[in-house]
Amino acid sequence: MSSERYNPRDAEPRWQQEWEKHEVFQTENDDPREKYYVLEMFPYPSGRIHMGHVRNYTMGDVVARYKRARGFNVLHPMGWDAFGMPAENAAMERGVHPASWTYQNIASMKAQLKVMGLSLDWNREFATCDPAYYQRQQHLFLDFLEKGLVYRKQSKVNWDPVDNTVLANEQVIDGRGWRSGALVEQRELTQWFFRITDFSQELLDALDTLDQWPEKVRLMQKNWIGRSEGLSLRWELVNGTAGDAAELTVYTTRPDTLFGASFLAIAADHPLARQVAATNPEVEAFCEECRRAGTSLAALETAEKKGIDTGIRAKHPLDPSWELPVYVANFVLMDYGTGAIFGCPSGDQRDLDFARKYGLPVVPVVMPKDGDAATFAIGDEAYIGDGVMINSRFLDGLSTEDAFETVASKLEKETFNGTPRAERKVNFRLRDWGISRQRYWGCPIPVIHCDDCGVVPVPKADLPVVLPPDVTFDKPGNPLDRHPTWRHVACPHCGKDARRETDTMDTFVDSSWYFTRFTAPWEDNPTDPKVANHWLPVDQYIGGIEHAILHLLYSRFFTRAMKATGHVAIDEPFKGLFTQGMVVHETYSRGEGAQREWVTPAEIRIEEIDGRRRAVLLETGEEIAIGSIEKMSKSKKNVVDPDDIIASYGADTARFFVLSDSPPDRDVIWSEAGVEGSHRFVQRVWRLVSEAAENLRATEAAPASEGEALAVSQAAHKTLRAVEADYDKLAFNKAVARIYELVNTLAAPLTQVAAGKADAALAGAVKDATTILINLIAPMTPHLAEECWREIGGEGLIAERGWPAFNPALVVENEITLPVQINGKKRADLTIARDADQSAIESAVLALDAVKTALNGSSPKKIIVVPQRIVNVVV
RNA sequence: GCGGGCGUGGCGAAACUGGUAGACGCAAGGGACUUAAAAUCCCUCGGCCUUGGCCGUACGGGUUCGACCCCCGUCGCCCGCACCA
Repeated sequence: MSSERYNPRDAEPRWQQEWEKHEVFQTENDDPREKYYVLEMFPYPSGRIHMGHVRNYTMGDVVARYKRARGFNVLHPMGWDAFGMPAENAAMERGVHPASWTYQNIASMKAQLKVMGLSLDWNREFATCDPAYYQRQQHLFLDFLEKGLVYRKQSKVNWDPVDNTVLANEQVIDGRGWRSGALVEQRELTQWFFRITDFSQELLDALDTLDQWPEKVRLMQKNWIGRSEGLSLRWELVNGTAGDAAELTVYTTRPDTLFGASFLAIAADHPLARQVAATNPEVEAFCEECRRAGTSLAALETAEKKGIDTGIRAKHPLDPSWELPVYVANFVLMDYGTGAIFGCPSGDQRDLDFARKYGLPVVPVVMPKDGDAATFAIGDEAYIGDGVMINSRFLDGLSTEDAFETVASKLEKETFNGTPRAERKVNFRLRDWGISRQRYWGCPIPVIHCDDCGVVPVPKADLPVVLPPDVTFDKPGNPLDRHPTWRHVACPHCGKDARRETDTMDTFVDSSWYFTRFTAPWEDNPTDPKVANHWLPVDQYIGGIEHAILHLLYSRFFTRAMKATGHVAIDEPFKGLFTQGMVVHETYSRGEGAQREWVTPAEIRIEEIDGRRRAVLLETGEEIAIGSIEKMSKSKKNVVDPDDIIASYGADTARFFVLSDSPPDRDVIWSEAGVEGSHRFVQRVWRLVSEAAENLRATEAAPASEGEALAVSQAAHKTLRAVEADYDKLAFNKAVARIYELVNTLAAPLTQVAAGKADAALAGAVKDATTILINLIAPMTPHLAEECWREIGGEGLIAERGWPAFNPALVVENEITLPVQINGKKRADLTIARDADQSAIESAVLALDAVKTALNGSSPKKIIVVPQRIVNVVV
């Protein structure tokens, strides 16, 4: 009888070596079994893995191990999203080269992942900064370029005038550059774009086919694509108010509210605004101010609504005698629609705020169906809903929908200067994807600029265009620009001196096809289409909700673009998507305001005195304030290092904990007590199994059909069925709860077996149940499962064994207990044969004491019998 | 600002398609074992009223025989917003 504690420090490396030796997790592309591709979003090599990674990769690993047991040929690869700004920041701050910084980080993070015991095929590993990877990305770029899916246009960037560098949105803090503190300007640069908008409608329509995606993600993408049906409408400008310009085209989705219009507004970058600004210093100043506001939409829209009158006047399309002012407004975007709107203050909150600020009229034109036209008025809130038209002349009394139709039909038939006054137009909010980055640590864009030949693609034979290693980061700006030789190159066309493109690609490009590359990472071409088409789509993709829009939408576009260029034959890259929640933790701090200092969880101890929790600094005993629970972050110091956890409890405990308690799509709160609970479970399973092991080894597994052993077999097989369903749904927390229940049920019988007090039937049932238990925990705590399996005399590795099948006879009940309600409140239970018919149930219910008392002699109004569920007696 | 989500005991949660609210775990309290501690095992554990009942799923309404679940409104918190990944 063994009673040693389970020692993960000994067991875990041992089983990891065993798996490696047997190449259990290496995947063959030509394996005949049905394929299953499970993938977690690959990490950015920041240096250390964090608990979010542990949770993400554990979930993927459970799916991979479970599906492998279910007989699938599983592909479960891992790689590194290795380009990006942090490497350049490290280079600037510490003088370390981005490449060596990145590869060192990869080495240490890989070591951390290895310790977790993940069932990954490391043979397919790559980093996106490997020239072997980005060479194929350049190949794809050239194919896209040839296909017309890439183009150049002018576009704005955040410009730091002191550092002379382009800033990312996150580097702009309160309108200033994060390092220089200079007021950020916007600059126009010629940049590269992918034509994602060519696919707007298709990307929208295909969302309906993604039935294994969370509804909320599909909705978010739908809103992001933002299809709207509206009217492109031309307004005549009053002669002489706008120089030579005679008209202004606005896009509107609400032509029905035209009689509520009180102003027109144009973007600061609208040609008309520029024209006015040229002669009007005030408008010029305002436009400048708008440009300084930054490129982020959030910044724009949270800013106070402001504008300035351009002096231009426009004639109302339905009443030429009605003149409206044209403003430049900070909330109108040049990229959307036509960069000009008409403002209807009663029907749009922004327009209302704007009108109140500048004293413009507010005429209600839509009121709720049951409203009173005489008294309906707009206060501080616009009425944006549907309803009935008022104050709208010939539209009065129509529904919003009919008014839209009436106005649209009327105006599209009218002409103005010989062409239709208005045109129905489908508009998308989605913009083309700008991929140019004025940075070093990214995939070089493989083109050459020649004075004579223009933009010339780098011939494929010359790929990869490799980043020069000898660069400096002592000053801001793009090191590729100031490299002494790199950008000088002969034009591939005419041979004359020419210049390389020094922009590199957005790192979202790297992550838009890595899942395809994993299917054949050794291929000379970007893909082996046959292999890619076999493995794709990814059956289960798992990652953070923060990627709900950009990464996933870009990948959906990229897959279509790769299809158009013959690299794959599919449209959708991810069949199943799961978005997991974050790992959050309490925060601890001392001091207040600017003096506030954050303290790491490792530096404190939690005490509970008289029901009050307090945190105490280990070193000094000083009391530390317990703050709110927040996403683990370096700045708040509320991080727990997975290495520390694994070192003290082992990987299985860490894995089990991140799957326990919280539903996987919700945040999980990391707590020391919770980890200890998981660790107790690991120890408990080991103790129960190992103590009984000697006797179990000598016993054949045999589910029982009667007596006390039957309950053991029923519990095991029911749990097997339930956990199977939970794993299929990725409901790991529920699987954990079921497994706890099973272990609780098995505790006494296992102890009996250990003491040699079990009869043959019970011993056989316990052996069967224990085997099932080991299979159930194997995906979550694989090392413990192997250790238990060997201990009870199992053959081979659990990681290579098939999933057990539950015995249908053991999971059905012949009798069921129905709750009995009286007037919707539970008052009694009724135990009755499972197949009892309605009348049998009714008479049994009426015979119950509680029901007799409630009825007090009278007969019930109604008896509702929901088969297999509940009975409700209405008295 | 716009878009999306979430809200259930002291805490994390469960509750199938509208059908027993609180499974399972954590924390806490009590007990057993121990010289003692740890570990382990057993019991209690939403609130209020003395047993039986009443109240209770953020808050206020509604639909229903029956609502954590559906509808309307309010409040609070979180995420995304196109150059962070």
